Amino acid sequence: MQNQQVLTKNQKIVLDIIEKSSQPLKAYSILFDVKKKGINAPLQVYRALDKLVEIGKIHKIESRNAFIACKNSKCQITKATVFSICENCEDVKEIHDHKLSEHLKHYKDNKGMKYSKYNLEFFGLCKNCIKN
Amino acid sequence: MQNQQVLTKNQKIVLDIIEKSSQPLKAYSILFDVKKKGINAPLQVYRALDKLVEIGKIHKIESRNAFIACKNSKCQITKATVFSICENCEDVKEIHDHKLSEHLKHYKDNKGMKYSKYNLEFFGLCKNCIKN
DNA sequence: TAATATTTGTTATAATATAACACTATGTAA
DNA sequence: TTACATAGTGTTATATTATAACAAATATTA
Repeated sequence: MQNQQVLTKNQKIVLDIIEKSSQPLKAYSILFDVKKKGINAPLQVYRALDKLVEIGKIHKIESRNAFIACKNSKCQITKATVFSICENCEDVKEIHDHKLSEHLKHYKDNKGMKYSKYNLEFFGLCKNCIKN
Repeated sequence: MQNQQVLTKNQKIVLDIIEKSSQPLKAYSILFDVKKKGINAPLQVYRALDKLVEIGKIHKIESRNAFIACKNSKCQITKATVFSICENCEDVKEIHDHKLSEHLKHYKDNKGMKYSKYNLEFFGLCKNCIKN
């Protein structure tokens, strides 16, 4: 299975930081955090991020230029991601909704295009931020 | 209606460039194009882009950091966008699919979040690129 | 062991985006 | 008409996000 492949040192360091965070992290904030572990340059971080995205261990939140760990241990859902984003507190959660996924997975347009993946981002206010 | 408001000079210049392009344009490529019209600085472009996005005249393709005109003249669909993106030729099209929109518009999670908008990007190969 | 591919470390730089500030235009209300 | 508020402008400087290029090290495979 693709995402069980062995990670290199830098990839492990970067993944570790992201997995410990409940919220998406930005590349340069990751860089700051891993400097004490011997990673000195942006490119070292970006290379690890690229690989981790590729194998589905993390996802990029495109609208935020940030990266979040994929909690779904058994999956390769690099290719089909859905997120909810609170525009007030910036809380981000990955959504796993079977019905929604099925709907999107089977979506066909009338242009003859062949889709291999999608990314959906919902924006709004989370429960907490509605109250306040 | 929000997007019938009068545009300023810079907003018109920027919108004009984007509307003339069938494909998404990047901010600095727009800047290059509008220099002959007296717009000299990135910020002038970004401010116009922000406003045009806000009133729904254009949309941002988040995964590409690029901007495309909204063809749907009567709409305010700033809040609900769906795109198809060919990963080979980078052709981008806005998708208007009633069934899909309805499905997404009414999507509710179980976290009590209140959604006000969404952005969905499909990736794959267009008809042309499949052939080649 | 050689050949190949992948990852690393490094420096430099490209590409994308915003802060801050003084000024100008436009609309609205007294 | 003046005063005020609001939005937009022009400008310089700078912040943030991301990649190019190259040499060295490591792992894989034949």
